[in-house]
Amino acid sequence: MNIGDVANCSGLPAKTIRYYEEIGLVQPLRSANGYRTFRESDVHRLAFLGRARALGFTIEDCRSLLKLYADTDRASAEVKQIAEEHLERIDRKIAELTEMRATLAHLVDACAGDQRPDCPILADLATAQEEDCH
Amino acid sequence: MNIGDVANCSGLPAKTIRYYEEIGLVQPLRSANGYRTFRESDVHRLAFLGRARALGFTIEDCRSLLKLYADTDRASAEVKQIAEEHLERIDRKIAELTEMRATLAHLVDACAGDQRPDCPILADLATAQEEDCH
DNA sequence: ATTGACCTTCCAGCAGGTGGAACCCCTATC
DNA sequence: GATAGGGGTTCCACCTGCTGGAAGGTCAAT
Repeated sequence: MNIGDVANCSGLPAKTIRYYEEIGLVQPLRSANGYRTFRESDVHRLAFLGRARALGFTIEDCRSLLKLYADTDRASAEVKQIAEEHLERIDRKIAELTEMRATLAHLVDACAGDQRPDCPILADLATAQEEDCH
Repeated sequence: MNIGDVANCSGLPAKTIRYYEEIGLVQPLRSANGYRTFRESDVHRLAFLGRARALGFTIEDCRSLLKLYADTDRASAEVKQIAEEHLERIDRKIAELTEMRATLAHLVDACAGDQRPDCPILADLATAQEEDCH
């Protein structure tokens, strides 16, 4: 299988697949003309990567997960730990965004959004935390 | 005011302040020895930036917001539009993360997390979307 | 004179790709 | 045989928003 076919069926852009090879996540063979040749196992790895990335795992997480996946003697605890840490990262991110959202929604709500210059959004950005410097 | 003082009272690292100067968000003066000298207005701009960044606005948003802030003839509608677009970005991001979270939490829940190799997390990553390539 | 805390510039790197240039390969068609 | 098209290849630069570090200048106090 050439890279274009793999891109088609894995959903990953060819560029990304090349990048994954570059950083050692997948090692396709090469045919005589220099083209990458992907085995079923390579395609499988790429599908795995696509799915893991879609769940937001970092590339390093993916690397660990692939290693564990290949190791049939792994303890599921190791996998679970990676997933749990990622879950916590996601929760922290959601909390952060939710807080931003609340503040921002409040400001947007207070802003008339007309031709007049008065704007609570700018006012807030300009005046918040003035206590730091006298 | 030197950069260290500004860093202290704005909460922004000195590195970040230099970076903001480099990309033209703030233009401190220079004293004879080459040190950056920040006026009250510069400090104010930096505080504005810190606050806007904390709300998740991009640097380009910040640039626009600062321009609008400086223009006393602005229409609040322009500000509101930037904020609303950002709010939508945040909402999309939250939705994305929430979906990830749900899937991941489900998988983590199903995983025993013990010494045995059986792992629903890996199983899911390995088998999802197999229909793309026969 | 020297120490230590400032400040300066410049260069490299992070994550995770993406875009583009310049070029090779393969098949089909005229 | 020339050419057009649709693959593929490499390499290099760029994106966001900083951050770290090296190498060096400055300033106040000892």
